[in-house]
Amino acid sequence: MQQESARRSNRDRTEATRADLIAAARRLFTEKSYTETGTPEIVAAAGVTRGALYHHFADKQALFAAVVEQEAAAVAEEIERASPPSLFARDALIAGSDAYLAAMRAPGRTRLLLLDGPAVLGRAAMDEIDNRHGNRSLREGLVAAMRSQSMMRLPVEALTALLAAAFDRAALAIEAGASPAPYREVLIALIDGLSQAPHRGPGAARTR
Amino acid sequence: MQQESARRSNRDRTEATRADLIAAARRLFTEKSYTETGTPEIVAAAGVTRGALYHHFADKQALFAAVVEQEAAAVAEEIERASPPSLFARDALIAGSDAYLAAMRAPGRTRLLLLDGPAVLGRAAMDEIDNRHGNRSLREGLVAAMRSQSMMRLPVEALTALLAAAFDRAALAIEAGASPAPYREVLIALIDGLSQAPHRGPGAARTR
DNA sequence: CAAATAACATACAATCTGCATGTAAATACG
DNA sequence: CGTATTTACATGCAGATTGTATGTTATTTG
Repeated sequence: MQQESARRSNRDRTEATRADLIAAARRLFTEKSYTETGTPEIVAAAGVTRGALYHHFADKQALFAAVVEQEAAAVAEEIERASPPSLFARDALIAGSDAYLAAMRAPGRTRLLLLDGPAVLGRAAMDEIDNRHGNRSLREGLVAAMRSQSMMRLPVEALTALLAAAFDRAALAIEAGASPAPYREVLIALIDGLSQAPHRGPGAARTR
Repeated sequence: MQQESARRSNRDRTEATRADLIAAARRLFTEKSYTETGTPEIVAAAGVTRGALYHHFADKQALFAAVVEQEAAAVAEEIERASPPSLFARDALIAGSDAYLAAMRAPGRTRLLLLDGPAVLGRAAMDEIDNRHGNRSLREGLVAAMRSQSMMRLPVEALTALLAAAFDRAALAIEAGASPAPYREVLIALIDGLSQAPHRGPGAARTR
């Protein structure tokens, strides 16, 4: 028996402690809310002291940011994993929507990414995170659709943001217990509505 | 001069104190954030003590709810005031969107109604407030459009929620400094995309 | 192997929230 | 009209939380 658990390199120690902290915080932040979760509770769950926390993170908010970052990455990865090789642009978008809604059903994720995240870190910071992980595939899908001329040409940033907002709200509604079907139907209608077509006047006759 | 400020009825006292508290809280909650604003600061600005606050409101969150409620009502009223008598359903929707985006430019409103509100009170409570004030006109506009057959028939609740989410995100982006034009353009495209028309396949040829 | 540094643990100060208790003003009531 | 009761506050207190400062132990560097 050389040593029970000793002789760990500093890099290993840091990595392990940070991971423990983030994991414990993630659990508590998703079970309760950001403000309802105190740092004493977090460090107790992680098996360290508050000293460790404040050594590795500037403050509670920085720990929260790390959790959000990791969770956004997880969502993005789940979506990419579920994303089929390459369909028509429109079908790829819908597949992506479904994957996103499915990924957001992981317990507490909506609160973390859609409620507490924006409130605690600000919309700007969340946009930055989203653009780095999640929204990229959405924007690329939209650009592809426009290039294939199956979707009308629109400002990409704005379109991405607004569609993402609709997805987010759908995820929240579903999490709250709403049936997914109508939301899915509306999302598809919104996407299909953007398919290349000239505008018509308000009193458009029914075409069916 | 009968009395300097005395002999006020209890109803008047309550009304005045509550109003002072809500006004001070509104100012601070919009300047800073909900958590960054402490009750000592609020009561100091309102010229009362914390005893008064906790006499009139169950807790800090209840005061916040009152502020949000009042602010949502103000937004709804601004929209109705700007809403022209009766246009074609599609134009009424766009006028409503513009009015909403204009109303949300009041400083701090986005943080109050779109960031802190959902996080502090929960999405469910915010939906309840929105449905009581703001979203009503949107939903009615959508129903009207569907009835006039100028918009495809879709689940009303879901459509209202998702469009409202897009409006909200646009308001946030504009507040953050983005140019309104592209967001307005996309919102109009989303609305127009729902005009009555049969679905087309993915590879739809351009019809122009 | 000593010096410097990193990774924690512990103790402390400043706040903040909610409640309990106390007091003055208004209202109800006989 | 005078007293009992309720309302509208003010003050003080207890518990908890956050961030920091200080102390200690384990690594790494030279």
